[in-house]
Amino acid sequence: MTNEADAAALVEVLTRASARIQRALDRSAAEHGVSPTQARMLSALRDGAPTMNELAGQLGLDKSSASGLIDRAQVRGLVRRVPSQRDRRSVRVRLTGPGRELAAEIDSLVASELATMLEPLATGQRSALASALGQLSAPDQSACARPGS
Amino acid sequence: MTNEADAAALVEVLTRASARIQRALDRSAAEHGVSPTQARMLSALRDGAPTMNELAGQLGLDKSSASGLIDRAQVRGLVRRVPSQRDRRSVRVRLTGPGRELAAEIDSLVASELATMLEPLATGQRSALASALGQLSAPDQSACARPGS
DNA sequence: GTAAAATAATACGTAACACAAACTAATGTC
DNA sequence: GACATTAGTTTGTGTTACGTATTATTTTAC
Repeated sequence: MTNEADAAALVEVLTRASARIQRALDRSAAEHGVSPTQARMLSALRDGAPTMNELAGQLGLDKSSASGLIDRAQVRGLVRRVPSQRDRRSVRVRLTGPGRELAAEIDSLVASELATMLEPLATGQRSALASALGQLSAPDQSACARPGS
Repeated sequence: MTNEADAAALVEVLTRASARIQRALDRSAAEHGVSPTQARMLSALRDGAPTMNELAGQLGLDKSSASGLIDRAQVRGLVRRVPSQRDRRSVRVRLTGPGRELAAEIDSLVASELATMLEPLATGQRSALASALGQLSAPDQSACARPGS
């Protein structure tokens, strides 16, 4: 009977929690002087050196957007464009030393912010949360086509 | 046990879920031809006719950002600026008929997208999820009231 | 082997959004 | 009435995002 109300409440709490997490991410990025998108990009680059195309796909951006994004990061010395020998049209984006360091710092700050947020939860609730969220179905399984190349 | 690993996994799953929810919100907004911020604003206006200042606070925006936001929405006929008689400096922002309709549609689409996302969860898991997320503490209930500059 | 199509990345133009600072107008206070 | 305060807008800068066009390099077709 309360199904309706429960569903609405769940939507409410989900969007609210999502917004809170998003704010934590934004804050962590801002704390280190980069934009949210920059932070997302840095984090994505931590494991791999994708091409512009792959990076854009990974971040859900247009190629032109990614281009500008990398431009700005490069000016700051956070990333490097490494021309690919296999395909001379192609460029691989890599974190520089400072870039890698910054990425690690931001990720760690995010983790600590979220940890603070999770403090009021009991251990059982945490695992229930993890289990529930982990089960949320993947909408775009094909999207993350392993670059392989 | 494996507290460390569990914590890391939880951070991971939280950020991922948050991103998914955010994408659902963005998609729902885009589907109806408005930006995510516009959608958030429309939804916020569904219950009340706040002043610009209040609205800005509610959305976590600067006054100037809210001003432009409302400008654009007004051009589209989604909201109206109603001058306050009590305080002639003040303006109340109200949804128009079409604006209210659009807000309802977007909210309903969001609900349905999230419902789809939650489908794989058992009833018990849903309530556990709601309970856990609901407990995440609200950091900004009264914390940062007015930037005020 | 060369011409045509496809691909990777960039350049350019446009627009939404966000912020800060300066400005206007109306309230309040003394 | 002078003066600070408040509400909102305006102006300027920067980031991000998109679409389109362009350039350079494959890849394919003939």
